[in-house]
Amino acid sequence: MRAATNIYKALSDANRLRILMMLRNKPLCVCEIVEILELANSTVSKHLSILRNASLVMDSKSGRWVNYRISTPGESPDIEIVLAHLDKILDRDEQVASDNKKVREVDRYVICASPTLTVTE
Amino acid sequence: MRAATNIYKALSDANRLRILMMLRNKPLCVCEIVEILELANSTVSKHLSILRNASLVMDSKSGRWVNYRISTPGESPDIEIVLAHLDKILDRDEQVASDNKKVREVDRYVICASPTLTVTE
DNA sequence: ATTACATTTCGCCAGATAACGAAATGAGAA
DNA sequence: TTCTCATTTCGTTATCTGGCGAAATGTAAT
Repeated sequence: MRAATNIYKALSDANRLRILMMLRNKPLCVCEIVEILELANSTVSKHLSILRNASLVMDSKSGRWVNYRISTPGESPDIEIVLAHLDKILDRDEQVASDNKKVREVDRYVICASPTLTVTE
Repeated sequence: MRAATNIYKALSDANRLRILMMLRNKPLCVCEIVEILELANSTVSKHLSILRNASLVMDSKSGRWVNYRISTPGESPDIEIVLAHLDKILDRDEQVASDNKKVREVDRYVICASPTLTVTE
Protein backbone atom coordinates (compact mmCIF):
# COMPACT_ATOMS: atom_id res chain seq x y z
CA MET A 1 0.00 0.00 0.00
CA ARG A 2 2.82 2.34 0.89
CA ALA A 3 4.52 1.55 -2.40
CA ALA A 4 1.34 2.41 -4.25
CA THR A 5 0.77 5.75 -2.55
CA ASN A 6 4.46 6.58 -2.98
CA ILE A 7 4.12 6.38 -6.73
CA TYR A 8 0.96 8.46 -6.82
CA LYS A 9 2.45 11.00 -4.41
CA ALA A 10 5.42 11.27 -6.75
CA LEU A 11 3.03 11.90 -9.63
CA SER A 12 0.83 14.36 -7.77
CA ASP A 13 2.99 17.44 -8.32
CA ALA A 14 2.92 19.42 -11.56
CA ASN A 15 6.67 20.10 -11.57
CA ARG A 16 7.43 16.41 -11.19
CA LEU A 17 5.11 15.54 -14.08
CA ARG A 18 6.91 18.18 -16.15
CA ILE A 19 10.25 16.56 -15.27
CA LEU A 20 9.02 13.13 -16.30
CA MET A 21 7.70 14.42 -19.60
CA MET A 22 10.95 16.29 -20.22
CA LEU A 23 12.95 13.15 -19.60
CA ARG A 24 10.89 11.34 -22.22
CA ASN A 25 12.89 13.31 -24.78
CA LYS A 26 16.34 12.48 -23.47
CA PRO A 27 18.33 12.23 -20.25
CA LEU A 28 18.97 15.58 -18.60
CA CYS A 29 21.28 16.85 -15.88
CA VAL A 30 19.96 18.81 -12.91
CA CYS A 31 21.08 22.19 -14.22
CA GLU A 32 19.15 21.72 -17.46
CA ILE A 33 15.99 20.91 -15.53
CA VAL A 34 16.60 23.90 -13.26
CA GLU A 35 16.90 26.12 -16.33
CA ILE A 36 13.59 24.95 -17.77
CA LEU A 37 11.50 24.77 -14.58
CA GLU A 38 12.96 28.02 -13.22
CA LEU A 39 13.16 26.66 -9.69
CA ALA A 40 16.02 26.64 -7.17
CA ASN A 41 18.37 23.72 -7.74
CA SER A 42 17.74 22.51 -4.21
CA THR A 43 14.05 22.29 -5.08
CA VAL A 44 14.69 20.41 -8.31
CA SER A 45 17.07 18.05 -6.55
CA LYS A 46 14.34 17.27 -4.05
CA HIS A 47 11.81 16.58 -6.79
CA LEU A 48 14.28 14.26 -8.48
CA SER A 49 14.93 12.36 -5.27
CA ILE A 50 11.18 11.81 -4.88
CA LEU A 51 10.92 10.50 -8.44
CA ARG A 52 13.99 8.32 -7.89
CA ASN A 53 12.55 7.03 -4.63
CA ALA A 54 9.44 5.97 -6.53
CA SER A 55 11.76 4.20 -9.02
CA LEU A 56 10.36 6.30 -11.84
CA VAL A 57 13.75 7.75 -12.78
CA MET A 58 17.37 6.64 -12.44
CA ASP A 59 20.49 8.74 -12.09
CA SER A 60 24.12 8.26 -13.09
CA LYS A 61 27.16 10.45 -12.58
CA SER A 62 29.05 11.90 -15.52
CA GLY A 63 31.85 14.15 -14.36
CA ARG A 64 30.34 16.72 -12.03
CA TRP A 65 26.97 16.26 -13.60
CA VAL A 66 24.26 13.84 -12.60
CA ASN A 67 22.20 12.61 -15.49
CA TYR A 68 18.63 11.60 -14.88
CA ARG A 69 16.63 9.34 -17.17
CA ILE A 70 13.31 7.51 -17.20
CA SER A 71 13.59 4.05 -15.64
CA THR A 72 13.42 0.99 -17.87
CA PRO A 73 10.53 -1.49 -17.44
CA GLY A 74 13.02 -3.79 -15.76
CA GLU A 75 13.88 -1.13 -13.21
CA SER A 76 10.30 -0.07 -12.57
CA PRO A 77 7.33 -2.42 -12.98
CA ASP A 78 5.07 0.63 -13.11
CA ILE A 79 6.83 2.83 -15.61
CA GLU A 80 5.10 1.63 -18.76
CA ILE A 81 1.57 1.98 -17.49
CA VAL A 82 2.41 5.33 -15.88
CA LEU A 83 3.92 6.73 -19.07
CA ALA A 84 1.02 5.43 -21.12
CA HIS A 85 -1.36 7.29 -18.83
CA LEU A 86 0.74 10.46 -18.82
CA ASP A 87 0.93 10.42 -22.61
CA LYS A 88 -2.81 10.13 -22.78
CA ILE A 89 -3.67 12.71 -20.15
CA LEU A 90 -1.03 15.27 -21.13
CA ASP A 91 -1.40 14.72 -24.85
CA ARG A 92 -2.25 18.29 -25.70
CA ASP A 93 -0.78 20.02 -22.66
CA GLU A 94 0.69 23.38 -23.57
CA GLN A 95 3.15 23.40 -20.71
CA VAL A 96 4.54 20.05 -21.78
CA ALA A 97 4.80 21.20 -25.41
CA SER A 98 6.65 24.31 -24.31
CA ASP A 99 8.97 22.29 -22.07
CA ASN A 100 9.72 19.85 -24.89
CA LYS A 101 10.70 22.74 -27.13
CA LYS A 102 13.10 24.03 -24.49
CA VAL A 103 14.54 20.56 -23.94
CA ARG A 104 15.47 20.47 -27.61
CA GLU A 105 17.05 23.92 -27.47
CA VAL A 106 18.78 23.72 -24.11
CA ASP A 107 22.56 23.24 -24.14
CA ARG A 108 24.17 22.14 -20.90
CA TYR A 109 27.53 23.44 -22.08
CA VAL A 110 26.02 26.91 -22.22
CA ILE A 111 23.94 26.72 -19.04
CA CYS A 112 26.52 25.05 -16.86
CA ALA A 113 30.14 26.05 -16.91
CA SER A 114 31.88 22.77 -16.20
CA PRO A 115 35.20 23.50 -17.96
CA THR A 116 36.34 19.90 -18.29
CA LEU A 117 33.31 18.90 -20.18
CA THR A 118 33.03 22.02 -22.27
CA VAL A 119 33.84 20.15 -25.44
CA THR A 120 32.62 22.95 -27.62
CA GLU A 121 35.30 25.37 -26.44
CA MET B 1 -1.90 19.62 -16.06
CA ARG B 2 -4.19 20.43 -13.18
CA ALA B 3 -6.50 17.62 -14.23
CA ALA B 4 -3.57 15.21 -14.21
CA THR B 5 -2.29 16.15 -10.76
CA ASN B 6 -5.86 16.09 -9.43
CA ILE B 7 -6.18 12.43 -10.31
CA TYR B 8 -2.83 11.51 -8.81
CA LYS B 9 -3.53 13.55 -5.68
CA ALA B 10 -6.79 11.64 -5.33
CA LEU B 11 -4.84 8.39 -5.61
CA SER B 12 -2.04 9.44 -3.26
CA ASP B 13 -3.81 8.61 -0.01
CA ALA B 14 -3.99 5.07 1.37
CA ASN B 15 -7.55 5.43 2.64
CA ARG B 16 -8.75 6.60 -0.77
CA LEU B 17 -7.05 3.65 -2.47
CA ARG B 18 -8.77 1.38 0.03
CA ILE B 19 -12.12 2.97 -0.83
CA LEU B 20 -11.55 2.48 -4.55
CA MET B 21 -10.62 -1.16 -4.08
CA MET B 22 -13.62 -1.70 -1.82
CA LEU B 23 -15.93 -0.22 -4.44
CA ARG B 24 -14.58 -2.70 -6.99
CA ASN B 25 -16.65 -5.31 -5.16
CA LYS B 26 -19.92 -3.42 -5.19
CA PRO B 27 -21.41 0.03 -4.56
CA LEU B 28 -21.30 1.04 -0.91
CA CYS B 29 -22.96 3.72 1.18
CA VAL B 30 -20.94 6.07 3.37
CA CYS B 31 -21.76 4.30 6.62
CA GLU B 32 -20.46 0.99 5.28
CA ILE B 33 -17.18 2.62 4.31
CA VAL B 34 -16.99 4.33 7.70
CA GLU B 35 -17.45 0.95 9.38
CA ILE B 36 -14.60 -0.66 7.46
CA LEU B 37 -12.10 2.21 7.49
CA GLU B 38 -12.83 3.07 11.10
CA LEU B 39 -12.67 6.81 10.44
CA ALA B 40 -15.07 9.62 11.32
CA ASN B 41 -17.87 9.92 8.76
CA SER B 42 -16.87 13.50 8.08
CA THR B 43 -13.43 12.24 7.10
CA VAL B 44 -14.83 9.54 4.83
CA SER B 45 -17.22 12.01 3.25
CA LYS B 46 -14.26 14.26 2.45
CA HIS B 47 -12.31 11.42 0.88
CA LEU B 48 -15.32 10.52 -1.24
CA SER B 49 -15.71 14.10 -2.42
CA ILE B 50 -12.07 14.10 -3.51
CA LEU B 51 -12.55 10.87 -5.44
CA ARG B 52 -15.77 12.22 -6.96
CA ASN B 53 -14.01 15.45 -7.87
CA ALA B 54 -11.43 13.41 -9.77
CA SER B 55 -14.32 11.64 -11.52
CA LEU B 56 -13.11 8.31 -10.21
CA VAL B 57 -16.37 7.54 -8.39
CA MET B 58 -20.00 8.58 -8.81
CA ASP B 59 -22.71 8.90 -6.20
CA SER B 60 -26.48 8.49 -6.23
CA LYS B 61 -29.04 8.89 -3.51
CA SER B 62 -31.13 6.00 -2.31
CA GLY B 63 -33.44 7.00 0.50
CA ARG B 64 -31.28 8.59 3.17
CA TRP B 65 -28.25 6.78 1.93
CA VAL B 66 -25.79 7.88 -0.69
CA ASN B 67 -24.39 5.04 -2.73
CA TYR B 68 -20.94 5.40 -4.20
CA ARG B 69 -19.65 3.36 -7.13
CA ILE B 70 -16.67 3.26 -9.46
CA SER B 71 -17.18 5.46 -12.50
CA THR B 72 -17.78 3.88 -15.89
CA PRO B 73 -15.24 4.40 -18.69
CA GLY B 74 -17.74 6.79 -20.23
CA GLU B 75 -17.80 8.89 -17.07
CA SER B 76 -14.03 8.85 -16.54
CA PRO B 77 -11.53 8.49 -19.39
CA ASP B 78 -8.91 7.48 -16.83
CA ILE B 79 -10.73 4.85 -14.81
CA GLU B 80 -9.72 1.80 -16.82
CA ILE B 81 -6.00 2.49 -16.83
CA VAL B 82 -6.11 3.51 -13.17
CA LEU B 83 -7.93 0.34 -12.11
CA ALA B 84 -5.59 -1.79 -14.19
CA HIS B 85 -2.65 -0.24 -12.39
CA LEU B 86 -4.26 -0.56 -8.97
CA ASP B 87 -5.06 -4.21 -9.61
CA LYS B 88 -1.48 -4.83 -10.55
CA ILE B 89 0.16 -2.88 -7.75
CA LEU B 90 -2.23 -3.97 -4.97
CA ASP B 91 -2.55 -7.55 -6.20
CA ARG B 92 -1.35 -9.16 -3.00
CA ASP B 93 -2.04 -6.34 -0.58
CA GLU B 94 -3.15 -7.68 2.79
CA GLN B 95 -5.08 -4.56 3.71
CA VAL B 96 -7.10 -4.80 0.50
CA ALA B 97 -7.76 -8.49 1.04
CA SER B 98 -8.94 -7.78 4.57
CA ASP B 99 -11.16 -4.92 3.37
CA ASN B 100 -12.68 -7.10 0.65
CA LYS B 101 -13.57 -9.69 3.23
CA LYS B 102 -15.32 -7.07 5.33
CA VAL B 103 -17.13 -5.69 2.30
CA ARG B 104 -18.63 -9.12 1.75
CA GLU B 105 -19.65 -9.42 5.38
CA VAL B 106 -20.86 -5.91 6.05
CA ASP B 107 -24.60 -5.37 6.17
CA ARG B 108 -25.84 -1.81 5.93
CA TYR B 109 -29.12 -2.78 7.53
CA VAL B 110 -27.21 -3.75 10.64
CA ILE B 111 -24.73 -0.87 10.66
CA CYS B 112 -27.16 1.87 9.81
CA ALA B 113 -30.61 2.08 11.28
CA SER B 114 -32.65 3.60 8.48
CA PRO B 115 -36.07 2.20 9.41
CA THR B 116 -37.71 2.69 6.03
CA LEU B 117 -35.19 0.63 4.24
CA THR B 118 -34.79 -1.99 6.90
CA VAL B 119 -36.30 -4.62 4.69
CA THR B 120 -34.99 -7.38 6.88
CA GLU B 121 -37.03 -6.34 9.88
C1' DA C 1 46.69 21.73 -2.05
C1' DT C 2 43.45 24.87 -3.59
C1' DT C 3 39.83 26.47 -6.39
C1' DA C 4 35.61 25.89 -9.08
C1' DC C 5 31.23 24.25 -9.57
C1' DA C 6 27.17 20.72 -10.06
C1' DT C 7 24.56 18.61 -6.85
C1' DT C 8 22.71 17.34 -2.35
C1' DT C 9 21.46 18.16 2.37
C1' DC C 10 19.80 21.19 6.04
C1' DG C 11 16.91 24.56 8.31
C1' DC C 12 13.26 27.39 7.84
C1' DC C 13 8.65 29.30 6.33
C1' DA C 14 4.03 29.44 3.98
C1' DG C 15 0.41 26.88 2.25
C1' DA C 16 -1.88 22.31 1.68
C1' DT C 17 -3.86 18.17 3.71
C1' DA C 18 -6.05 14.67 6.78
C1' DA C 19 -8.09 14.06 10.92
C1' DC C 20 -11.81 15.09 14.38
C1' DG C 21 -16.22 16.87 16.59
C1' DA C 22 -19.99 19.90 16.12
C1' DA C 23 -23.32 22.12 13.46
C1' DA C 24 -25.98 22.21 9.13
C1' DT C 25 -28.50 19.78 5.47
C1' DG C 26 -31.83 16.85 3.47
C1' DA C 27 -34.96 13.13 3.03
C1' DG C 28 -37.99 9.70 5.09
C1' DA C 29 -40.85 8.38 9.44
C1' DA C 30 -44.18 9.44 12.83
C1' DT D 1 -45.12 19.45 11.32
C1' DT D 2 -41.76 17.28 14.05
C1' DC D 3 -38.42 13.71 14.70
C1' DT D 4 -34.80 10.65 13.16
C1' DC D 5 -30.73 9.75 11.02
C1' DA D 6 -27.28 9.40 6.90
C1' DT D 7 -24.49 12.59 4.98
C1' DT D 8 -22.15 16.97 4.22
C1' DT D 9 -20.13 21.26 5.66
C1' DC D 10 -17.61 24.05 8.99
C1' DG D 11 -13.96 25.21 12.18
C1' DT D 12 -9.89 23.68 14.36
C1' DT D 13 -5.53 21.31 14.87
C1' DA D 14 -1.39 18.60 13.76
C1' DT D 15 1.27 17.02 10.17
C1' DC D 16 3.03 17.02 5.42
C1' DT D 17 4.74 19.39 1.36
C1' DG D 18 7.06 22.60 -1.76
C1' DG D 19 9.62 26.45 -1.91
C1' DC D 20 14.07 29.04 -0.90
C1' DG D 21 18.98 30.16 0.55
C1' DA D 22 23.00 28.61 2.90
C1' DA D 23 26.06 25.11 4.07
C1' DA D 24 27.95 20.54 2.97
C1' DT D 25 29.55 17.12 -0.44
C1' DG D 26 32.10 15.36 -4.22
C1' DT D 27 34.56 15.64 -8.33
C1' DA D 28 37.53 17.91 -11.68
C1' DA D 29 40.60 21.86 -12.91
C1' DT D 30 44.55 24.72 -11.67
